[in-house]
Amino acid sequence: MARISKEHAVRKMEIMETAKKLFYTCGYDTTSVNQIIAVLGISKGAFYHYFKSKEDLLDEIIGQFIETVITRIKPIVENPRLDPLSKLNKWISEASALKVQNPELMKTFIDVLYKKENILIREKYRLQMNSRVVPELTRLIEEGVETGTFHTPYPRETAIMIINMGITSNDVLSNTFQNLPDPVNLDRLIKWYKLYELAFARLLGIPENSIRIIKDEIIQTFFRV
Amino acid sequence: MARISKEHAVRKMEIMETAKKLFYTCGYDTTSVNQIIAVLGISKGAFYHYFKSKEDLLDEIIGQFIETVITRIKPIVENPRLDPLSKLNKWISEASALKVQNPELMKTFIDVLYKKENILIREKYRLQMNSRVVPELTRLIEEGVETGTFHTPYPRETAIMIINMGITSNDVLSNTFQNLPDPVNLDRLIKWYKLYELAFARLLGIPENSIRIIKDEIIQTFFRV
DNA sequence: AAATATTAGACCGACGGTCGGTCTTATAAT
DNA sequence: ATTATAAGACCGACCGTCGGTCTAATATTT
Repeated sequence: MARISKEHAVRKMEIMETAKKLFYTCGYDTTSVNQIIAVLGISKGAFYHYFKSKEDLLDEIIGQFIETVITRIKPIVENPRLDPLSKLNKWISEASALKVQNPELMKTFIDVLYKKENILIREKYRLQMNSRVVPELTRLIEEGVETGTFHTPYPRETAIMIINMGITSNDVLSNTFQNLPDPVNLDRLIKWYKLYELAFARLLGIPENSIRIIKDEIIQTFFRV
Repeated sequence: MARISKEHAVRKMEIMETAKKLFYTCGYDTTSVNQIIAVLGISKGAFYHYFKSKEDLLDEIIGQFIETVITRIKPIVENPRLDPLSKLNKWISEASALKVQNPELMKTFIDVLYKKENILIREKYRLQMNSRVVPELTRLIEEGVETGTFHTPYPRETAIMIINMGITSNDVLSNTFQNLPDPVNLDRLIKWYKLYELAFARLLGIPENSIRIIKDEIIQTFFRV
C-alpha cells in the first residue's frame, strides 16, 4: 500500500471523524476496527499508533462532544450580566435548541444511540457528564443559593441529581420513540416532561413555573416527522 | 468426557447458579462461556441447548433476581392493613435491610457490579427494574394519590423518576466506594442520601420528614468494614 | 547518516456461536 | 416381555470475527 503521510493531529482527527460517523450510524460494538481502517484506507499499525485501543478512541470522541457542550455552556454560566435563574433557563433552552434545529438528525441519532450495541457510548457519556458538566452546574447552583434564588442545602448533590435526571429523561425519550408516535406516547412524553419540570423546580426550591423545559416546538417537531 | 444426563430444570438451574457466581465475582465480559462449561464439566452443546446465547443467560439471571425483589415487595404493596406511606417506608427499609444484613458481601458485590466489564448487567438491571418494578410502584403511588396521602398529577412518571433515582443512587454509592472511605466521602455520601430523601418527599408532595432512607446502621456498616 | 516517527499487514489467541451427530430414556406398538 | 420410535440431552470439533501485537519497512528529521 502506498504510504500517505500526514501531520499527526490531522490524521488523528480524520480517524476520529470517520469512526464517529460509523459509530453513530452502525453502532459501536458492530463497527470493527478493521472497518474503520478500511474506510480510511490505512493500516492497523497506523490506527494503533494514534489510539491505544478501540475504547480509547471512543473516550476521545465522547470527550470531544462534551468539550463542545462545555464551550456552549461556559459563556452562559460565566456571564456576569445574567442572574442564576436566567442562566439556568438559557442553559436549558440552549440544550433543547440543539434538538429542535435538526429534528430528523436528532431522532435518528437517539434511535441509534439507544440500540443494544451502544451501551458503552451511553456509559461513557454518562460518566463524562458527571465528571465534567456536574461541576459547572454545581457552581451555577451555588451562585443561586448565595444570591438567594435557589434553596438547597446540597448544591453538588442537586447538580448530580439534575444531570442524571436529564440522562434518565433521554432514556424515557428513546423508549417513547421506539414505538410509533401514537397518542399514548405523546401523552406519556408530555406527562414526563411536566414531571421533569416539576422535579427540577422542587429540587432547586423555586416556584414551580420558573423552569420551562417542555416547549411546543419540541413536541411538534418530534411528532410531525 | 463422560456423559451425564440430568433433568432439564435441574441442569438449567445448575448452569445459572454457576454462571451467576462467575459473573458476580469475575465479571460478565471477563467470564467466557468456555469457563462456565469448564467449571460445570459440560460441553458447549449442552450449554447452547439451554440458552440461546450468553446474553440470554444473563437475561434469565437478572430476571430471577427481579423476581425475588418482586416477591418481597408484593406482600407489602398488597397488604390491605397498611396505608400507602407505611407501605413505601416498609419497601425502603426492606431494600436497605438487604444491604445491612451482610455488608461485606454487599460491598464486594457493588464493587464488582460497577466494574467496566459489567455494564451489561447494570443495563439489564435498569431495564427490568423499569419494566417490572415501576408498575408496582406506580400502583402504590396511585393508591396514595387516591387516598390523599401523596400529591402528584403523574403517578407513573413519578414512579419512573424514583426508580431511576435509586439506580443513580447506586452509581453515586459505587463512586464513593471506589476511593478509600475518608471523611470527604462519608460527608458526600450522607449529603447524597439527604438529598435523596428530600427529592423523594418533594416528588410525592409529602412532608419532608416522612421518608427515611438513610439510617445510621447503613453508614456505619459500610464505613466500619 | 543516524535517529526517530510513522505505517504496513501478517499474525495471534480468545471469543461467542454453529453443527452434525451420538447417547439416554420414555413411551408405544408388537 | 420385547422391540421400534422419537424426543431431547449432550458432545466437541470447528468457524468466522474480533481487538490487539509485532516486526519490518519506509519516511522524516536531525
